[in-house]
Amino acid sequence: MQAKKRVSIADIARQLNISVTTVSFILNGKAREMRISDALIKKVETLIQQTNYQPNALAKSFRTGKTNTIGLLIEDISNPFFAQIARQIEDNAYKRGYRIFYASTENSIEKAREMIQLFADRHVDGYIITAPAGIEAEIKTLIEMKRPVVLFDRYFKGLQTSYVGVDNYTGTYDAVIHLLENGSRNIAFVTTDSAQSQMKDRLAGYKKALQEYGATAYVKKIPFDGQEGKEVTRHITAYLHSKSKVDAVFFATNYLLLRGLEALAVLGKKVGEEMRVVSFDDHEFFALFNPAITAVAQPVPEIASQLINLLLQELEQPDIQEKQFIQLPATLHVRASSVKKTHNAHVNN
Amino acid sequence: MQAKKRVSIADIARQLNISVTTVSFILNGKAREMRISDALIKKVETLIQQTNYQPNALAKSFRTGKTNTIGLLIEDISNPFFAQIARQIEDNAYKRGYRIFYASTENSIEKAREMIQLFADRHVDGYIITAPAGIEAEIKTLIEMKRPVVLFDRYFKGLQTSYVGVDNYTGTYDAVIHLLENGSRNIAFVTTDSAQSQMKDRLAGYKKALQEYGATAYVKKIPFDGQEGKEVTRHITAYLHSKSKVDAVFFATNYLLLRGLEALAVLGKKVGEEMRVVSFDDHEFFALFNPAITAVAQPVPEIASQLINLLLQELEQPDIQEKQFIQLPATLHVRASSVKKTHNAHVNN
DNA sequence: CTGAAAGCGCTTACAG
DNA sequence: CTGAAAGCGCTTACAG
Repeated sequence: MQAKKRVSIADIARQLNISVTTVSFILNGKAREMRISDALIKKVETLIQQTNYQPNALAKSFRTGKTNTIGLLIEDISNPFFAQIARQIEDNAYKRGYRIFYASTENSIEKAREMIQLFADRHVDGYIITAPAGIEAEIKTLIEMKRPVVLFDRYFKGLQTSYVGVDNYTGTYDAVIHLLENGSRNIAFVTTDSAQSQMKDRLAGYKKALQEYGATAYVKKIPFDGQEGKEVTRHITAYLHSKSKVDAVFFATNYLLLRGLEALAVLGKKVGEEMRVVSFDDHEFFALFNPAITAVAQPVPEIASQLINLLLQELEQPDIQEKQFIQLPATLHVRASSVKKTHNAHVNN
Repeated sequence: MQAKKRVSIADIARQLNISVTTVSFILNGKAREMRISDALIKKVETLIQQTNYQPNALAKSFRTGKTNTIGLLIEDISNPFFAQIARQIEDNAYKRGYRIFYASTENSIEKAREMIQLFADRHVDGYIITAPAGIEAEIKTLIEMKRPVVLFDRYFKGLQTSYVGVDNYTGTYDAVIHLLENGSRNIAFVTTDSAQSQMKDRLAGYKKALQEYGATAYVKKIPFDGQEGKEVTRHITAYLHSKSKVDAVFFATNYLLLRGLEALAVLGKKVGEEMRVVSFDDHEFFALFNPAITAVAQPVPEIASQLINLLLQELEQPDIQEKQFIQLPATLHVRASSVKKTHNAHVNN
C-alpha cells in the first residue's frame, strides 16, 4: 500500500547507533530533562529532517491512549447556527493540535447514543455535545468515567456538567419587551413541543415579559417529530387564523420563522404592518428579507471559543473537577419586521 | 484513566483456554473460513456478550493501517452549500462504517496543504477535497501514493482524478438563456477573480448563451482575497453604476448575490423590475426574499452520494484505476427576481 | 547520560 | 481445526 516504507524511530536509532529510547526522548522534548548531550540532539534532529521522519500517530495513540481528537456531536451540521459554531470550534481546535470527528444527531436519542459509542470506540479525548432530550444517562456515564464533556445549546437540570450557551431566557425576554414597547399586546409564541432546556428558557422569558405588562399568552407548540415543512406551515396558519387578535409573533427558532412567514403569506398578513415578527437566531439573510427580520442573535464566536476552552481545560487538567456553567448574552437585532408603521424599505440592517 | 480495564482478546482467550488467534478469527468473521467448530464459536460469542468486549479500534488501526476514517476538506463548513454536502456525506459514511475528519480550507493553499498532511498523519483511508487553486501538486502526490481521492466542486484540467460536481457550464447557460428569453439583452456577470474550474465554467456558460443571442458581455471580477463584505458591495455598486444599460445580473455565487442585493439597494434599483437577478446556488431562504430570488440549484443529495460512492469504490477496489468524472445537472428555480413585470408578490416558490 | 526490553491489543503467516 | 509467536511503532520503567 504505502509507496515507500515509512521511516520509524527504530530506523533513526539504527542509523545513528543509538537506542530508540534516546530518539523518543528527543522527539518528545524530553531531551533536556533526560540530559541528553546537545551534540546528540543535533545529530538526531538533523537525521529526522533528512529522512523526513513522520511519527506514526496511530502507534502513538495506541500506546498512549491519547488521540488528540474531539468528538463533536451536534444537532445538524447543515443548520447555519451549528455550522458556524462547528466552523469556529474547528479553527480553535486545529490551532491547539486537536482534530474533530463530527456527527449530527438530528435530535434522535438513538443516533446520539450510537455516536457517543462510536466516539468512545475511537478513543476521542473529549466531547462537545448538543444533547437530545433523554440522553442524560449516557452523558452521566461519560462524566463518571472522567471523560471531559462540555454540553452546549441545551443542558440538563440536575446533571452536573460543563455547559456553554446563550442566555435564552433574557434574550427572549428582551425581544418580547421590545414588542410590548412597540405597542403589541397580543403576542404569540410559536415553539416546538421539545422539552429541551433552551426551548423552555425561551418560553419562560416570553412569559416573564408578558407578565410585566399583564399581557395575554398565546403559545403554540408545534409537534417536534420529523414534521414536513408544509405540515408545520399548516399548523401555524391554522393557529394564527384562529387567534385573530394576535398582532405579533415570536418564533422560537429560525426554522419556525421560515414556516411562519409562509403562513403569514397564506393569511395575507403583511409582516411589519399587520403582524410584527421576531425570530430567535439571527441569519445573514434576514437583513435582505422584505421587510428585514428582527432577530435575537447568539454570540457565535464567543460560544465556540468558550466551548473549546472549557473542553481543553478539562482535558489538560483532569483533576480539577469544577464544572462551569456559562451563559452568554444574546443581542437583539431590531429590523423592520418588528417596528411599528414600517413600510417595506429595501435593505435595512 | 479508564474506569475499568477494558477486556481484550487475550482476556477472552485466557478465560476459555484457547488462543487469541481463534478469538480473532471469530471476531473477524473468519470462523467459517478457518473451520472453527460451531460449539467454540458459540462459546466465544457468549463470552464476548457477557464481558461486553469492545475491540480496541486504535490497536486494530495501528495493526492494519486502516482507520475507517475519511478526510473531508471543504472550503468552508459554514457555507450552506458545503454544510449540506457535509451533512449528507456524514450520513452516508457513517452508515457504511466510516467516520469523518473535516477541515475548512478557506481556499488557502497553505491551510489545505497543512490539512492534507494532518489527515495523512492520521492515516485517513481516503480524501474528499474541494481544492483551492494551486494545490495540484499535493493532490498528485496523494494519487501517486495510491490514496483514494475524490475532488468535488472544482477540478484540475490535466490532473487525472475522480471528481463529482454540478454541470456549472450548462447550469449557467440555461439561466442566462432564461434571462435572454425574458427580454434582457445587457446581462452582467458578477464573479470572483478565482481561477477555479467551477468559476471558469460558469463564465463560459454565460458567454456561450450571450453569443447565441449576439448580446454584449459585462463581466465584473471581484478580487477574491479576504475582502470584507462592505468592500465587495462597493465594487458591485460602482460597477453597476457605471454600466447603466445593464438590465439583469447573474451572480456567480450566493455570497455575491448577497452583496449584489445590497448594491442594488444602494443604487435604488428595484429587483425584478428595473434589474433582473439570478444567483448560482439556491438557498431555502431565497423564496422568502422580496422579490423571491431565481437561482441555479445544485443537486446536493446526488453530489454527496456520488462522492461517497466513488470514494468507497476506490477504497474497496484499490486496483481499479479508472478515475470517474461525474457532472450532475443543475436545476433553474425560476422566481420573481428574474421574470418580466413582476410586482412584489409575497411568497413565491 | 544512555540502552535493553517490556508491553499496549491487535492480525496473520507458519506450523502441526 | 487450533495454537505459539512475531511484529506493527511507539513510550517508559528500570537499570547501570
